[in-house]
Amino acid sequence: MVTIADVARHAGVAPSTVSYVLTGKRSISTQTRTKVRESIRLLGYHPHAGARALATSRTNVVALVLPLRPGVYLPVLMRFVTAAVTTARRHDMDVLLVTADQGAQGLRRVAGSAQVDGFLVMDVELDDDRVPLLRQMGQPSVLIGRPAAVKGLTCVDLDFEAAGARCVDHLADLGHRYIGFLGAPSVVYQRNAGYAQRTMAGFGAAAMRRGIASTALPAEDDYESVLASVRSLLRTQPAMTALVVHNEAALGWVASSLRALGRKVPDDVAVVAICPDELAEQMHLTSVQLPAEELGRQAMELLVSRLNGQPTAPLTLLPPKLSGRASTAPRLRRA
Amino acid sequence: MVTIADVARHAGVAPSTVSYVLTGKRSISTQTRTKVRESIRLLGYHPHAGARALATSRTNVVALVLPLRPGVYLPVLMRFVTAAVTTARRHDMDVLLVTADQGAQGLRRVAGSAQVDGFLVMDVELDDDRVPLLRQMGQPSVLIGRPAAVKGLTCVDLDFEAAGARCVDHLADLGHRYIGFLGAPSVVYQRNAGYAQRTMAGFGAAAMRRGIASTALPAEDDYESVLASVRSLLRTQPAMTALVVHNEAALGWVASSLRALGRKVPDDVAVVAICPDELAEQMHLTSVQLPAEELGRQAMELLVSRLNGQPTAPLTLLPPKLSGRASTAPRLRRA
DNA sequence: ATGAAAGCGCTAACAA
DNA sequence: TTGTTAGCGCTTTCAT
Repeated sequence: MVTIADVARHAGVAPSTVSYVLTGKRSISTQTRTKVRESIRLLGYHPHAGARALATSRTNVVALVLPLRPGVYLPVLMRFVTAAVTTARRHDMDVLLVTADQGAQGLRRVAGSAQVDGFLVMDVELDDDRVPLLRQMGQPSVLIGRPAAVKGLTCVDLDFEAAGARCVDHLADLGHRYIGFLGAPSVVYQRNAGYAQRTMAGFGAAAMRRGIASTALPAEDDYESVLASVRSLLRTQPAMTALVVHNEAALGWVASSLRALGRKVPDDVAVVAICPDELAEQMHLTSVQLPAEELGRQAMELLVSRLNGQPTAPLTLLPPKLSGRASTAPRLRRA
Repeated sequence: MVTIADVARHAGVAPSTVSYVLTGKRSISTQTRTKVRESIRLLGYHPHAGARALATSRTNVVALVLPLRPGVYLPVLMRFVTAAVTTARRHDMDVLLVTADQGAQGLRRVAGSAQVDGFLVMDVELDDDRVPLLRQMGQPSVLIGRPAAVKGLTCVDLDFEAAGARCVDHLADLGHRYIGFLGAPSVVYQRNAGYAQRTMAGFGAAAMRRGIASTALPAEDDYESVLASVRSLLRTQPAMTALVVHNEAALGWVASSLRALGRKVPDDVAVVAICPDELAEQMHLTSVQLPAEELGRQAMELLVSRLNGQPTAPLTLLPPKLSGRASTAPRLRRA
């Protein structure tokens, strides 16, 4: 193995000089620097990560904690991971893969043995047993999601409230005055899933602001339930000309339900979905997407900031982005 | 930070004794062992990974090199990763995530800085610029895929030849005597994709063994091409009653093409696919699957073996597994 | 069965 | 601008 001493000898300088050339932590004459660089190249020298970690208490590795269980929506996860890894590499960091099933204990182990400088934890739930641990741990962490209390943490998430509002604004701008909301299955609201509630809240508030009549209903995952919910919405609000859907599983049944009830999309009823972009694209739905890349990039940038001792906001909410597609059209005044 | 010295002091022993308790590399009296274990627990001691790596030249981390580009089939990838990580953890190893886009240079960096003990490289191509590097590197590696020459390597892959043969045998056992093969797009064969060629070779050889007439044709990804290929197969071999399809993209068009040509599945033409299990399940196709979990587990086990200095076969081929579904039925003798 | 001490390769005071 | 040197925390010979 090539060590820093070998390089130093080869270049005719002290080991510390080589180290300083590498880290740039003190000024070096151009002469020596090039000489050292040349020796490094010639000998194929790479600093020993373990030795460096021991000397600096810095590993330049972050843990990426992923929910690799069945059921996660993989296209989004993958784009997130790609963005996170790419961003990490841009800061000369590497990524240790930790699966969420290793639980809090896994985090403790990785942190305890000083394998990483910090944690990026995906898919944090409202009350997650890892949160207290992360809060008290020495290593900084960034959480994707929004636990009950964000104080003392660094969290990143989509601004679901704004997402709900964005849908309303889009539809209102197109002239719609009666809008329905098809939400997640009712159990989701029963267990206080934060994102679901906030989306609805944002939707409702925006409708009020715009003076628009809104009606909301949960929806289950099967065709019959979706049909029933849509029928119920139309019965409650016969003048309804637009629908916001925040339920990926129901999405596939919405158009057919509307058609079964004699409504065409988008001419009779416009539809806006809140869902991953792939789904919306595939179904030609105007949608507010989950900005996976942006989330991964931002989260990693925040983590790097914290690793450099910079303070960060406890909660960063990403603005929703709406992509217009075939399922929305301006409201036509009927003759 | 709690160090080994703290533990030693607390337990009233020498640091080396604590180390030996941890590694089990020499016999310790039960008394001391329990005493030390207690102190470790009490103080919440975790060995410093960097220090250990420095002293032993072992990191207990392996690099997992993944193709995170768009286009990879994610469900399979995820199951593979999950199995690999789980297996690594069972051997007390952690996993460093390296994206394939970092290329050979990324491997060199990670290996050079002694961040990992070995490499698990997914999606290795027939002539991959990382292969020569992996071959000459000090760290052991296991490749998923099958490069041109496997000498001096450890490779794991599905036995595509056997997979092709398995399809034939299944169909032959059901009484089919005229079988067609719908392969990948012709460009795939043009660029010598090993897996495609081997599947076809296995298919052809098995047909010969069983005294069965076989006809093969490539297929493009769109409906018209698939229809044309299927029509051509039927014209060449009008008595054809079964079809083996090795083309994920074409899969969706096969049944409709057959129907368009007046053939029902499975009564007129039985279909066997070689594809990920999710796809086959969803389309109710009898299929030979890509055993993702098995691949991930085996690959990691092999890597661990090599890390422990055990020799391994240069090439491990996993036996194909056929799942019977609705697309194949016994050949009915027509009146 | 246990202890003492010499490194592993690097960084960062401290000196010059 | 550069060199000298004392650790970082752990393992492992060498002693006992």
